[in-house]
Parts: sequence; C-alpha cells; structure tokens
Amino acid sequence: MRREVTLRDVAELAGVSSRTVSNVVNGYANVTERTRERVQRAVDELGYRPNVLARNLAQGRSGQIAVVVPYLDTPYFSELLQSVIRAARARGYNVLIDQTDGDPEHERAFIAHGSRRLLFDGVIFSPLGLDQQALADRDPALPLVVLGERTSDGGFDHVGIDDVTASRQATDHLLDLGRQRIAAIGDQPYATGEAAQRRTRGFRLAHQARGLVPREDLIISTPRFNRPDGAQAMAHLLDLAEPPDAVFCYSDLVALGAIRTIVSRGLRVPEDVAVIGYDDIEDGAYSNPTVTTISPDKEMIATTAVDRLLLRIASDTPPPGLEMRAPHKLIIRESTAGRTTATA
Amino acid sequence: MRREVTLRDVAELAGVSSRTVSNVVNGYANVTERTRERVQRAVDELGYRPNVLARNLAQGRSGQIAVVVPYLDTPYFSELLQSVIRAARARGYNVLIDQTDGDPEHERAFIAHGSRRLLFDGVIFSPLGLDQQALADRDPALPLVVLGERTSDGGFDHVGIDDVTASRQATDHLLDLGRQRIAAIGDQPYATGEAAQRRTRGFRLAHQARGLVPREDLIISTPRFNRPDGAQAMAHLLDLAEPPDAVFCYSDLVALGAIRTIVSRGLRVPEDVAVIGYDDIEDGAYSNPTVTTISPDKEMIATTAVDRLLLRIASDTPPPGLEMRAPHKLIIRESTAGRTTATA
DNA sequence: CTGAAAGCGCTAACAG
DNA sequence: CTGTTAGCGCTTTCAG
Repeated sequence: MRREVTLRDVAELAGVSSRTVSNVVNGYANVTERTRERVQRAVDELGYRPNVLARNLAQGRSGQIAVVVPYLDTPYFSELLQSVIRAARARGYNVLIDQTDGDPEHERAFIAHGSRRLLFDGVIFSPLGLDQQALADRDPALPLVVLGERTSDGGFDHVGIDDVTASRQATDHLLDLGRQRIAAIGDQPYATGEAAQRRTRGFRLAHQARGLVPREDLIISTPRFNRPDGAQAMAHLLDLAEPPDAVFCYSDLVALGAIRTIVSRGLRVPEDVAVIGYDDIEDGAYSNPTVTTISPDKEMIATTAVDRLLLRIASDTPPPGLEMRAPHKLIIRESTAGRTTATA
Repeated sequence: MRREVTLRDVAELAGVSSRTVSNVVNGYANVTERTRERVQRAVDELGYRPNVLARNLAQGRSGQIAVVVPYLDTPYFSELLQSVIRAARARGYNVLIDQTDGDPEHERAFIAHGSRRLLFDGVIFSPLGLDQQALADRDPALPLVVLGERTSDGGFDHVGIDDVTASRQATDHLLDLGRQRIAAIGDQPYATGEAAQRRTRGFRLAHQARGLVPREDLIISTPRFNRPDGAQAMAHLLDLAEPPDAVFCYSDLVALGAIRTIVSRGLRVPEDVAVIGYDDIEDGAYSNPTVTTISPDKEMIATTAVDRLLLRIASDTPPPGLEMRAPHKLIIRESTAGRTTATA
C-alpha cells in the first residue's frame, strides 16, 4: 500500500496549518471563506481522504455501534436489523453485527468488560435470556440499550412492545372466534425465558377475564421459537385425547411449524385448528394459509433504540434507564379467519 | 470515561519496557518465561486491556472485513451471512455488514475509493448486479471477493456454484417428471442480471438436450427474487390460454410466492403445477407443500470466501483472480414429488 | 480566525 | 532477549 495522502500534505499544499485543514474537513465554523476554498482545492487535488483509524484513536471513539442478536437468520431479527442499520447509518454510525447463537456465555461476554472494548461506542442488545448475573457483570461504562420488554434494572434502556397486552389480544381473538380449547406453544418456565413467560401471562389473563381457566396440558414449552419447535409441539398436541381447536404460537416461525404439522395430518387451518403467531415476519404473509399475527412496529423499535443509544453515548452523565414501549397491532389473516378473506 | 490503563502503566509496574509488554500481550516468542510471568501479573493486577483503536492505527489495518449484501432480510443472505461471520470470527476478524438495497450506486460506492477506507481490510461482496462500470471504478488496492459465479475480470476472486449446470438439473428434474409446459420465473434480461441469465441458459440447455424448445411466453422476467415477484408472475402464467404444468423459480422465495398463487386459485401443487426453487432456505423445508430446490453449499461458499479474502489481505503481491466453485445438490420435496414423500 | 505542538495507545525498526 | 524511540494520522488545547 503506497503512502496515503495525509492532512499534513494538504496543509502544505494549501499553505495553512493542519489544524485549519482539520477544521475545513470537519466542517467547523471558524474558517474564512477564502481559506476554506483554498483548502478544499488542495483536498480535491490530492484526493485526500481522512483516515478513520487515526480519527478514532484521537477521539477515543470508533463511530461504530454493535447490535447483538441471538440468531441472524431468524426473520424477525434480520428484519429488525435492517431497520437498525438504516437508522444508525443515517446518523453517521456504522453497525457491527454480532450473533450469540443464544449462548448465555457469549451474551454475557458481550456486555462485560471485553477486549473488543472501544471497537464500538455502544451496544443494542437483543438477548435471548439475559439473567441478573449477566446484568450485574456488565460494564457500567458501556452505553447499552436492550430490546424486548423488561423491567429496567437501571443504567440502561429497554425498547419493546407490551408483550402481556399483545398476548392477551391474540388470545382474545381466538376466544372471540368461539374456540373452546386453546393451546399455547412457546412457554419457557426458567430464568432466561422472561419474554416467553410474559406471553403466557397474557394468555392466562385473557382466559381469566372471561372466567375461564386454560388447560395446563395445552401450554407447551419449547427450547426455541423455530419451525421445528412448533412442528414438534403441535404433533404432541394433536396426539392428546382432546386436542386443541386453536393455538397461540409465540412466534410466526412456531406458527408455521405448527401449521405444517396440522396440514400434514390431513386437518385444516383454521377449520379444525386456528393458529395465531407473533412477530409479523414476511413469511407469514405468503404462507398457505397466511398467518394471523401480532405485529410489532419494528421500524419504531429500531429508531427508538438507536436514538436512545446515541444520546447515551453523547452524555457525560448517563441518563437514567428508561422503559420504552413501541406500538403493536393484531393482523388477522387466513390462519384464523379462513380462506374467505383471501383475495390474492 | 476515566483514564484507561495503558501499556506503559503495565510496563512501569512490571519494571520492563512497553515493548516487552507488547510482546507478551501479543504472544510473541522472544520473552523469557520469568518476565512473561511478571508482565502477566501486572496485566492482571491493573486489568489492562489493549486499545484496539491504537493498535489498528499503528498497524494500518482494522481487523474488520465488510460483507456487502443486497438485502439482509432475504433468508438466503442471512443464512449465508451467518456462516461468513462464524468463519471470519474464527480467524480473528470482525464482520461489518452492509446492505445496498440493491442500489447499483450504493454497490459501486462500496468498492470504489471511499472515505470508509481503512475501516475494513477487505470486502466480501454479493452484488445484485455488478456492471463493468462498477468494476472499472473499483479501488484496485482493496482486497475483494465476489460471491456468485461470474467470469473473473482479474484482480479479485469469485465464489459460487455452477448456476448453469444447477439450473439445467432443476429443469431436467421437471422434464423427467413428464411435464410438458415448463415455465421459468426470474429472468432478468439486462446488464445487471447475469445470475438470472445463467439460470435461463441452463433452463434452455435442458430443453435443447432433448430436442425441445421452451415456449418463450413461459419465461417470465421479475425485478427481484421475492415472494411478491413469484406470486405476480404466477398469476400472469395461470391467465395464459395454455398455462404451464411446471415452473422453475430462480429462488425459493419466488417459488413460495408462486405456490401461494397456485393454491389460492384452487389448483394443486404438484398435481396441477409442479414447482422447483433455488437456494434451499429453511422456509422451503417447512412450507405447505415443502419446496424442491437447488441447494448450494453455503458453508463452503462462506469459508472459501473468507479464507481467500484473508489470503488476499495478507499478500503484498495480490494473487491472480480465481474462479471458485462450491458444490450444490438437488433436494426433492413435495412441490414436485407430491405429498406421498412426506412423512413428517 | 489560524499556528504550533502535545498527545491518543500501540507497534516495530533499530540498537544493545 | 529487551530497551529506546520514532512514528501511525488525526484532534485539540493553548497561544497569538
């Protein structure tokens, strides 16, 4: 690599100090129009490009934020990431993406003091299960925004939709349809399964509000929220003496897996079993049948998270941890309403 | 941010020079066991962490590679990305992900001389359509590996599967099934559509080898390779006087969109129309029906690309541009073989 | 409004 | 095997 054009080279050619060139390049105010022009000409002539690495070192910041998700190839995350990248870029930040594979150890390492420190100025974190231990070990100096609803433990922000309410609405929708035996797929009754547990809570609340009690054997736990999990859980449910006539799935992928099982047994959706998902991923809008779902406002989640993180990065005195809610809505499609709705 | 522990602090405490500390931290050989220990103790005591930014500047490299894809939320890319990230990380590199939204301007900017120069040491590029102009403008000093088959124009590498052969196999499969009127969805008869055109070539070759000539009105162009493209194209095909009895789709998403249209018209897959896709994304293994597809070895593509890029980064004299083929295979599922195959 | 100069923290010639 | 020291290229305090 041949020697690069430096700030000094430009300064020399323009007959000014490197300080002035720096001012011009960074668009600072204190420069005469005349000198600005002269410098600009020199910049163009030499083809000068600032060295990001040097700037980073001098400023002590990297201009990059990290986004940490469990799985990159899960549609919900990749759709969300897209919005985050766009938002960050619009604000002059690069995005470094990291995948934890759902490994709690990896998740923990990411927000703890690490050797990658300084490689990013802050982190937007979508934990699969972030336990109290991990939060206790975290580097308090690292600006952090966590995705997903949770009671903020202070020192960082949360952005997410109201899971309990959304889950209750989903369940209400099935109850409104007159379904009698509603199952839930995706519970995770252990420390790192808080998100799942909030959905289960909503599921129960919807029943209770009508004086009903959900059958415990219809609440199925799954290790993850993928198609295979849904397919397997559904197979189990259909083998019951009294199988469900509706299912609330904690993700659209789970719903797609469940639908697959239902159909492959020769049953019909929604006639025999109505299915509702969660996340509103694109797949669900094109599957057979299309999937009714809870749709979180991903764009809003992304921009809120980025804005809040940048604010946190910019502040000397860290702002208090905030709990932020993005809106969601129920989108009714064929898997609960039936084919009649389809016009496509 | 309070002052960080520096190399010098460690050196002072250990009573050695910073050079020696650097040697220890980087695991270089020339250090006595005794001093190494002493230094290590000092490192631990002070909780020293190397400053990546400073190292980058001193070394003139960033330890990051960029991966540029058209769309992050397209399953094929997100699945591929996952493998790339894993491979890069295993080799000590961070991955910076970028999305071009298929914008040729954006694609061009990425491999041209840019102000982001030095932020990454090399680029793995999956262009939607990389025209000759873009290649001409590229920064010849930037190590580059391009994904997707193409005749290498020198100075960079290509990694991809043999599109023509794969497409021919896909078409052969449909012909072997005895289908008479086979359509193709996804052609892109313009400069940036080379990948699509290779598939069309394979489609034609399969016909020619049997003395057949494909009907031109059954070869449909689409702007992208998504579900809506497939759905729309299929609608058009079904409106023809003599609709096809089989379709070769240039991506699984297109196939899923097409299937959606077929089914919503009350027709059956594969009885009325057999459908084959391309990419082997997870969706296709769980859809109704499951989708027969061409499955590229993504893991192989990713590791080959990363290895080759790192080699390129490490060499002073750039190696010649190589054309590398990853293996692929045909996976037969319900959309061509029928439900009988299904056991799930 | 502009110059001079001191770092940012680390690496790597060049001695010794 | 280890110390000295000169940068990497930019930002930024402090003068002027």
